[in-house]
Amino acid sequence: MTSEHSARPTISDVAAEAGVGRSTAARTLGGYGYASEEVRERVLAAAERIGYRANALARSVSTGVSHTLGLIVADLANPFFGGVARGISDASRERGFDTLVLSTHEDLAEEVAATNVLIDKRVDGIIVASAALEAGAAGHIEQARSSGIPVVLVDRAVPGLDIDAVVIDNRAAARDAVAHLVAAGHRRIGFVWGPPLAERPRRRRDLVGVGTGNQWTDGERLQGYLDALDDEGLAFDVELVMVGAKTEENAQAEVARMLELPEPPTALFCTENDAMTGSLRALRNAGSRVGETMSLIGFDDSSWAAVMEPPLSMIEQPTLALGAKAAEVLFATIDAGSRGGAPELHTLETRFIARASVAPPNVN
Amino acid sequence: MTSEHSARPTISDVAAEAGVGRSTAARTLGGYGYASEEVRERVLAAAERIGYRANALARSVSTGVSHTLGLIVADLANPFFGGVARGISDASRERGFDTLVLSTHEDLAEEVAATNVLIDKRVDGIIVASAALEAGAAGHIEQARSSGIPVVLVDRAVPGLDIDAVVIDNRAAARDAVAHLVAAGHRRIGFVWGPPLAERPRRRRDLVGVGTGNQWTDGERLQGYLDALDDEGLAFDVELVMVGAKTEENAQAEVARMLELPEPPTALFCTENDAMTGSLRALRNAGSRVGETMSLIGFDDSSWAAVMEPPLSMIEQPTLALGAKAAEVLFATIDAGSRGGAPELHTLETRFIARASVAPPNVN
DNA sequence: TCCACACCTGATACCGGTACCACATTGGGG
DNA sequence: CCCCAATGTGGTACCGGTATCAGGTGTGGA
Repeated sequence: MTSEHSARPTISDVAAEAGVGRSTAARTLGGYGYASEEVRERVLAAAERIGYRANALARSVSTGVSHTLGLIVADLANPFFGGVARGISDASRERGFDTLVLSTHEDLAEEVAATNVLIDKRVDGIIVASAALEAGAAGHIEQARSSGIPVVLVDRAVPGLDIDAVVIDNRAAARDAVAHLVAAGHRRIGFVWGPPLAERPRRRRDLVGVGTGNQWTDGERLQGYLDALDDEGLAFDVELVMVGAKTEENAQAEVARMLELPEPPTALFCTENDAMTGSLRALRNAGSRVGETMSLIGFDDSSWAAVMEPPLSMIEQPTLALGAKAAEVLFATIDAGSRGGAPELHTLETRFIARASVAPPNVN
Repeated sequence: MTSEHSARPTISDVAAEAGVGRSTAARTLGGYGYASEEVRERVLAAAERIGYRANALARSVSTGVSHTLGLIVADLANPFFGGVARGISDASRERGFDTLVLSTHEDLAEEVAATNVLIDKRVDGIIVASAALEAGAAGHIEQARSSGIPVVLVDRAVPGLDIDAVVIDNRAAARDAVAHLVAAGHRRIGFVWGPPLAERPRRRRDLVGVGTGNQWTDGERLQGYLDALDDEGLAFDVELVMVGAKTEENAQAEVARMLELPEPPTALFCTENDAMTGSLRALRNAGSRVGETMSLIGFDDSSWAAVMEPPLSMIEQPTLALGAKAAEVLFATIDAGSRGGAPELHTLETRFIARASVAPPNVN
C-alpha cells in the first residue's frame, strides 16, 4: 500500500507505477487492444495498488456514450413516480446505466430546463412523464430527439407527438371500474377529480374533447367514465362531476356538494389518491357509510386501502412495470440506433381489486 | 436557420460559423477571459443559430467539477425515500446541481457498487442512507471521502463513522409516543417491528445493546420504547415485542399472538407503515376496535391515516426537510473544501399528530 | 515621431480518457 | 540466411471543453 492517495490517480499514474507506456496501461485497463499476459498483470496490480478508478466522464467525452439515462417526472415524492423511477433504475442498472432524476413540479418551463440539463450532460436517453398537453408544447422533446437522444414517454403520451410511449389504459380502467359500479346496481355515479375544468360544464357536449384523443391520464379517465355511462345507457349529469382545483380540500367540498343534491350519487369513482381521501372526509362529515350508503372505487392501490373499514376497491397501476417497460423500450431504441421502427404506444394492464367498498345501492 | 443539425455542434463549429478563432468562441461562451462587444454578439448569434449547447461532460473533465450529486437509498419506491430524494433534488437544483439516484435494495454489496459508480462518475458529493450498521462495514464510504468526495449520511447515522449526518431523533420520537400512550392510561403496550431479532429475547438484558448507541432507526425506536417504560416505571415484557421477519404478514401474526396473551396489550406502537397495516389486519380479524379496545400510534404520517375510522395518531417525519438539510450540509462541506469543521449530527424534529386512535384503555 | 500600454485575438497546453497506427522484437519457413 | 508475419509496445491524434499566454493592433502621451 503506497499510503494515502488523496488526488485521484489517472492512467498515467498507473503506467508510471507499472513501468509501462501510458497507452499500454490504457489498453489493458480499458480492455481494448492487445497486451501480453505479463504486462497485463503488472498493470492490473499497479492499478489496484494505487487505487485507480477510471474517470467515467473523460471516457464519455471520448466515446460519446455516458451510460446514463435521464428521467423527468413531476414529483419524486409522489409514490407513483417513485415506483416508476425505481422500475427504471432497476432495469437500467442491469445494463450498467444510471439514472439522473429531475422533478419538474408539473411545470412545463421546469421540464424544458430539465431537458436541457439532460442534453448538456449527454445522457444516452430520456424518459419523461411530460406535462405537455399537446405536441405544440413539446418542442423541447423534439429538440432532444433531433440532437440524437432517444426519448420515451411514460405514464402520459403527448397527443400528436410521434414518440414511443409506455402507459396504462386509463380509459379502459376507468370504464371497467364504473361498469363494475353499474353492475352492482348504481345509476348515479359521481366522478371525483378529472381534467381541470374552470367552470361547471353546462351539458355533456362541453366535455367532448376535454382531454379527448390524448392519453393524458385525467382526460382519459373522464372519457372512460363517459364510455361506461354510454355502454350502460345511463344519463350524464353535469352535477356529478367535480370541477375546480385538484386538491384534497376541493374534492371534499365537491363531494359534500354532491351529497346535497336532490338525487345524490350512490357511488363515487375517485381518479386519484387525494380525490379518494377528500371524498372519505366528506362522507364521514355527512355520516355516509362506505359500502352501505355509498360505494367507492379509487385509483392507485395502497396497503392502506386494504385495511380501511370497509376495505376499498381499487385500480392498481403497475408502477414498477411501467418503469421497467419504459427502460426496455428506451434501450431497444438506443440499440437500434437511428434506424428505429415506427413509434409504438405500449399499454400495460391495470388490475381491478374488488373489495367491500362496493355494494348494491342502499334503497330505502 | 442553417437547416437541421443532427450532430451536436461543438465550440469549433460555433467559431467557424462566427468567423472567429476557437478560443475566442470558447471564451465568450464559457464566460471567462475577454472578448469585444462586437465579437461577443457575433459568437452568441452563431451559437444560437446552430443550436449550440456546451458539453457538460467535457467541461467537467476540464474543471474537475461535475455539478452532480449522488444519492444512495434503499428503495426509491418507498415514499419516505421519495420525499428525501425530492428534498435533495429541489435544494440542489437551486444551486445548479443534479442528482444521480441509486437504489440498493437494502443490500450492502449493492451499496458498495453504487458508491463506486458515483466515484467513477465524479459526483461532487454523496448523500447516503447507508445499510451499514457499523463503521467497520462502511469502508466504501471512507473510500469515497479519501478520494476527496464529501459525504453526508441521511436518515441513518453509522455509529463510529465520523461523518456529518442528518437524522430525526427516532429515540425521542418513540419515547414521546409511548409516553403519550402511558399518559392515556395504558400499561401494556406492544412494540410492533423493530430491529430484526432472530429469536424471542428471554429477558430485557437481551435487548440492551441491540441497536444501542447507533442511530439506525429501528434500534433507536426500540430504545425509545424502553426509555418510556423506564420513565414511567413500567415493567418490560418480552412477550410484547415483535420478533422475526419484518413483513406485514409477520407483523399481523405477531399482533395476533399478542392478542392471545393472558394479559394482552391495550395499545400498540407501530414503527413503520407495514407494521401498522399488519397490526390493523390482526385487529380486524380479532374483532378488536381501534380507539376502543385497542389504542394505536404509527410512524410516517400519510393522508390515509387521517381518513381511517377512527383517524390514526401518527409520528410525522419531515422527509422533504431531511433531504433539503442533507443537501445544505453537503454544500457547506463542498464549499468549505478540505478544511471542513468537525462532523456534526443534525437532528430534525418529528411531529406527533394526535388523533382518535388513542383513547384510555377499555377496562371492563 | 516614437514608444508604452491597453485592448483584443488566436495558438497552445491541458484535463483523462479512447483508439489507431507505426515501429520494434522475435521466430519460423523458404 | 534472410524476409516476413505475428506479437507486443509506445507515440500520437482526438473527444470537447478550460485557461493561460504570446503577440498583433490601435491610441495617446511625451
